[in-house]
Amino acid sequence: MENETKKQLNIKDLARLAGVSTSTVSNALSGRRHVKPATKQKILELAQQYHYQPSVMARGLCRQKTKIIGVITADLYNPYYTEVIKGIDAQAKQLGYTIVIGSTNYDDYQEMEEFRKLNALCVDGFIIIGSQNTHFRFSEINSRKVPLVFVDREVKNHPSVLIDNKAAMMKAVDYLCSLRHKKIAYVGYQGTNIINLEKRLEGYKAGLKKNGLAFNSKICLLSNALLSNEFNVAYGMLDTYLKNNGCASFSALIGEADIIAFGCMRALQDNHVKVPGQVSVVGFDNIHSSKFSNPRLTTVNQPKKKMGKIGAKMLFSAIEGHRKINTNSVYLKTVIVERESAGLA
Amino acid sequence: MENETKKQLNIKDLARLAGVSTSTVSNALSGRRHVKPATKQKILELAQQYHYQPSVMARGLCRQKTKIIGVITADLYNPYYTEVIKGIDAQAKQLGYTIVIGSTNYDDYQEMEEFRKLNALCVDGFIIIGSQNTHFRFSEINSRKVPLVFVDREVKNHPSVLIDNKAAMMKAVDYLCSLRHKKIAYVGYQGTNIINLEKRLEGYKAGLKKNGLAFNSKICLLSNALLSNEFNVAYGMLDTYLKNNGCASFSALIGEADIIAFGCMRALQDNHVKVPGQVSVVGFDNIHSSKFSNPRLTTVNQPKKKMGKIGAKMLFSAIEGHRKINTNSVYLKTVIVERESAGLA
DNA sequence: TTGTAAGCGTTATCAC
DNA sequence: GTGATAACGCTTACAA
Repeated sequence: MENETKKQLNIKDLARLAGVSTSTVSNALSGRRHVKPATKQKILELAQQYHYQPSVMARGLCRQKTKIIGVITADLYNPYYTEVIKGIDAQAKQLGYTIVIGSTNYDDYQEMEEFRKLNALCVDGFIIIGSQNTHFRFSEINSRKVPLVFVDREVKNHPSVLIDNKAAMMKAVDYLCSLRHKKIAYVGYQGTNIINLEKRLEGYKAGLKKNGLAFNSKICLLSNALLSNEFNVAYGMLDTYLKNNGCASFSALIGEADIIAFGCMRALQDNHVKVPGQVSVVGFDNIHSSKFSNPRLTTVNQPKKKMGKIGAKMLFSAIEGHRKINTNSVYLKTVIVERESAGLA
Repeated sequence: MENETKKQLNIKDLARLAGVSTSTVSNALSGRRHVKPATKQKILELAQQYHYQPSVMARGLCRQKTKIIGVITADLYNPYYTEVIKGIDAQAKQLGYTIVIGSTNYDDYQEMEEFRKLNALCVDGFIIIGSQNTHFRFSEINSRKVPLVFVDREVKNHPSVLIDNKAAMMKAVDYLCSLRHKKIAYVGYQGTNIINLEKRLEGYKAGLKKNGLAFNSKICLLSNALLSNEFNVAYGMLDTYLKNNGCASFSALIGEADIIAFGCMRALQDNHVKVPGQVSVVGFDNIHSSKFSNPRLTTVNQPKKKMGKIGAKMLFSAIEGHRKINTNSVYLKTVIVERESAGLA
């Protein structure tokens, strides 16, 4: 039996087994320096046979590079973020990077702590996802000056990958107008300090104006509750509204996010208004479950996975120095996904 | 300005600043050895002021412990897994551990690779989530002999946290029977080698028998498609069935997982059968979106977050040696969450 | 083409 | 109470 209680072996052991020095092993494995084919072959075989894996710790320590990137996100359970992360992960795998995810529970303080922690891990760079409005400056605590890329968050002097929330929301209004809707309600949040949401609201108003429609604050339902449990918040607001006013004042409704749109659909349906028969609904984000809802949700797609991929690409090219990090942000295209929840007025 | 281009400083720098040796700094920070209060105070202040963070790499190298645990999961985007991970994460944060997640895309080979990679990172232990039926033995490649805990997966000689899938599914049948249903359909997968799913099917059959109902293969719809896109697979199977046979042959239906139940609800609704009016539907898992569906899904809850938490606790106590790792599995309770999709026959 | 040895930033052992 | 110093496992000059 060759494999009884073999302990983790290190480069020295391997060197001894191959009858060469550690530097030869190192070079054979990394290909940095030329090693006689026969020797190299032998080393590779031994490494294979014994499942040799160089210690990330030792290597990281001596090279000051780890092939690890830190990803910071507010919430591991939010499908929007996890889809972005999937994009990052796919790209990272391709280039042999490991990602480590820090989650902040939407909290600025925890965000900073996670940053510190991952920084101490000697990550080669960061991708920071999401649009919390933080008060501390990353550049101040980024003592190792590793590259930073933001996704879905705009930070001065840092590269980000974004969508144009305002324009995207305008498109949603345009779309509804093209379906001949004249009274379009809006359900969302205000005062969150989340710039993306503010931009969406702006887009709603701008879209109305562009299409010659007047803004009516009565049918613009905004909550300033904490950002969580959006489904119930949206449901509650709209349900109350419908009980008091019926649905005569609008023929279409935009949810600031898909979850909000779901809440609205349920409120509508529970108040016996047909979607899309009496009221059309459109959401924003195109999260997974909008394919499953009843009716399937028409929504504004954010290319989440692609955002992650592109963010990762930007980061990796900055890390590997192919080009100096570009502080320009990239904006990705959004598009309306027509499904079942919106129809002709 | 005190903070201009200060580079990352290390323990030596700090020692110099404090006028003491590195070992004193180390001891002051870790508290392992006693340090004169005044000195300690000074060191702590300096550390604070300069945002000193000990290098995880260096520490990991010399202690062979990293306070990092590896979490391996099939799919970062699957809400079932991410909820488990949230539980792990919460527990890890509390104990000062960092988690690093490896994703395998449901692939055995990738699972092994992730294990290797994280092992090279010198993680202190692993939590492996999900029920792929892998063919390699972890114990063989676990060269550093770190503790392993499985969640939602049974592995011989290793501790796991599980639910009793068979019993849980029986409960679902019981529940439907208590609603006086006599003809209960089942939609799921077969031949996946995923033991949990096989147990669920067993539970369905056992539940039928227990309630004096005959198993009818006509209304047990099983797919052997690849496990992905379950919504559409379920939708397709049931839609075809309904078009050919109508829905007279059953008054209730169990989806092997919530997503499957969603697919079934849509197929039912698109074929103009009312849920729960004509057919009651119950799912399994209680993922987030089952609260949002229309109708809201009645389903079997798995305590996912708790499973993660408990798995993490087991792992940490094994790591810290409070008790020898227990190879006994723990089974958590499942419960039916009554919502709207199931009613009296 | 290969080997030797210094160094990466910590902690642990042993002196003092 | 505190300070040298040798590990930890790797990479990389510098020699040979």
